[in-house]
Amino acid sequence: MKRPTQVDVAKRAGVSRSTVSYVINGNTDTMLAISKETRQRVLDAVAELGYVPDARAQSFRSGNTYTIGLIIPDVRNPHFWEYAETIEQEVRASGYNLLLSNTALNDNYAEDIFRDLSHRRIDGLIMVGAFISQSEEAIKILKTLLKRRLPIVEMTDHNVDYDVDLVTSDYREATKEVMTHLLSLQHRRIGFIHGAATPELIVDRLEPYQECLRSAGLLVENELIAKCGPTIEDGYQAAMQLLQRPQRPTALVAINDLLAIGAMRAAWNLGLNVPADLSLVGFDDIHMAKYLVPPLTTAARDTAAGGKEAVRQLLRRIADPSLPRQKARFPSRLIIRESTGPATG
Amino acid sequence: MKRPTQVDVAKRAGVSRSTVSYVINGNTDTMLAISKETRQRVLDAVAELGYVPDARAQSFRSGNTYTIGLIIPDVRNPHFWEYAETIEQEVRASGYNLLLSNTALNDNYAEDIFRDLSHRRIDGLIMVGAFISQSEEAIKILKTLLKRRLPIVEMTDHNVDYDVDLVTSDYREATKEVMTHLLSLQHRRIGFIHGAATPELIVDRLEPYQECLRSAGLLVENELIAKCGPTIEDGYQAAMQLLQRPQRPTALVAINDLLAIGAMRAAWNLGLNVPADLSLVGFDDIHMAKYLVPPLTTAARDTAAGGKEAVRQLLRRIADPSLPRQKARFPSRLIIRESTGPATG
DNA sequence: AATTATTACTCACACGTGTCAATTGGCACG
DNA sequence: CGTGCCAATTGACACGTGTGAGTAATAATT
Repeated sequence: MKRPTQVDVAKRAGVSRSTVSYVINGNTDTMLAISKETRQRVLDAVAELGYVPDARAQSFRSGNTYTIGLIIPDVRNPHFWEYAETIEQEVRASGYNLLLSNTALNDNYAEDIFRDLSHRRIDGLIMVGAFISQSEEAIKILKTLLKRRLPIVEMTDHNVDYDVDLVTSDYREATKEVMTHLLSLQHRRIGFIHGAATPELIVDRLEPYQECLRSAGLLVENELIAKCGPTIEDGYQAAMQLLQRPQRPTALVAINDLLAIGAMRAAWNLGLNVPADLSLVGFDDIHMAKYLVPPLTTAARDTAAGGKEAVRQLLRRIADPSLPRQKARFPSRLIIRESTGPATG
Repeated sequence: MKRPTQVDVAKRAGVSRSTVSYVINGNTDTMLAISKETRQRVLDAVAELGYVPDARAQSFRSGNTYTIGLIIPDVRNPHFWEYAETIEQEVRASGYNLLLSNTALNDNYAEDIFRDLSHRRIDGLIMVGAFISQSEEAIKILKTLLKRRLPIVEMTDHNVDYDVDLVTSDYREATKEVMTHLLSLQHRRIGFIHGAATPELIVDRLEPYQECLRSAGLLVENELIAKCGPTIEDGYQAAMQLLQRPQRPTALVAINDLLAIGAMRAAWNLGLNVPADLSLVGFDDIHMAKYLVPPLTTAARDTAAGGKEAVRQLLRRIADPSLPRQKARFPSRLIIRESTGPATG
């Protein structure tokens, strides 16, 4: 029971294969005349045999795969699924499919994925997060892809420049808002949980944190900055460490909501009430954030708008590769909920 | 700057295209002799031109796409991402790629996806959750796919039988454990939050819940069963509704952790302490569950083991389509954390 | 010296499709 | 009746690849 091809359909309808092809892609522009009866006979045969065109052959013939690749850095972080969700919908609405890959924050893996996408001749690529800059090899492959004129859109905050279309949504301003918020609540010892230290996170979140402390006349204490991995457990451990210091911080800023959840749990473990004893801030405003106990104060960017813009840019670039470079920037903002409050102690 | 093909490589290396092909797939089994020098010349040319084989042409020629499809019912639920994560890793380790689709719990969308997968000639399909049974059209397409001998593995708990390979992990026993646990804590009014009522959820969670109540000599009160959608907000709303009844339940069972998070937040909103005033149980043991405040009591199934088994079954089926039907069953178990405690009042 | 085996390659086909160019049958017009 | 034209259909090519069969030259065996 092999899959039927146009040949099978043609045989059944008693016409040539070309006729079948013309009936199926009944384009008005080619203006090819097909009689009503023949058309119907072919359509009947298609239905009877359950013929479905072979996308491989089509793309092979046309050059287009109608597939776009999406690379996200960490599946475990809901923030990136939110991107994936929007992007998948948008892309599908335009007749494309999504080939999703996650780099699992692992460089070797990233290279594999890159090579594989190249192998598959996707029509375009959206990369979320600055994972590229981590790997020499990945940068090399990226440059090859660019030379081959593969349309690429990058969604990130970093400032390294690969000459690709860009959707930026930096957290720089939001981080300043976060710090202003905490400082106005009289927090003076503010810890920083710094998971998966990619360059963008440094420029974007760590630096403004340090700057704000300094301009408030405070010291940047390195022992209040905990570097850790990307998982909730990492956030938990980092917070445990910070909160058990002799002079514990009264506020913690985690570079994403996932780590903040870990931190929240650490506080609970140590009998610290959030926000009475400890203020807590995350980033990304994942769906879950407002349902946490207490609801999490967090910096948000509009993933839906960003994802849509990325797809728009990509489709435009596919349609016209000679387009000048596209850039869009989405603001981020602080959402104050109930995990932050006045400093005590 | 077109992508180079084997012809380009051959021209550059001064050999025939076949030689290039043989060098590239240097199979030991075909035992075709190529001299060291020629091999090197070809490899050099490949490197210089940045040649990457065209997966479309390969699959077109070989018949295999080395792509397997994965359908999950709801991207917003981390539980399904955990499946996706394992399955992607396993599949990639065997040289396959994953084409991920989510049905967004929407029937029309499911049909589109199905049709598209059929169009793409994937080598195999893993379906998570019983979304199929919801749509007549989807069932029809599924049957066509089966006729075409597309290897399919279903991961679900439902008992409808489509004659596909099956990885089962029913929550029936775990649900009984949940109920036993709650009853032993003296809970007598136990609410049930019932999001996205697919058949499997009924057989799997609702029915055992009812049975346990009955065999404990308690009434099944329909006003303690809240049907709702799949989002956290839905769980929140459902819990708000249940907890504001005149005689509020002292325990809530939510059919997944996501809804339980919403319920937890509802309790907090109403000033109810978990677990002192209200016990709360979820299902799935998403990574986050143990980091919630308080850590969530939940029923777990081993997604990693299940995912691996699904991939194993699928690869076996691809290798030998005439294999007898495969079935595997993974137990589920209750994980008692701190969101459940003795009933009060 | 003639046959055979081995080594190092090359030729040619098939996979399924879209489309340009060519072909057929029918019909009107001169 | 021949010429031209339109409508309806078909033949043939190209896309890039893997591989079985074939070839030509050299080495080994009889």
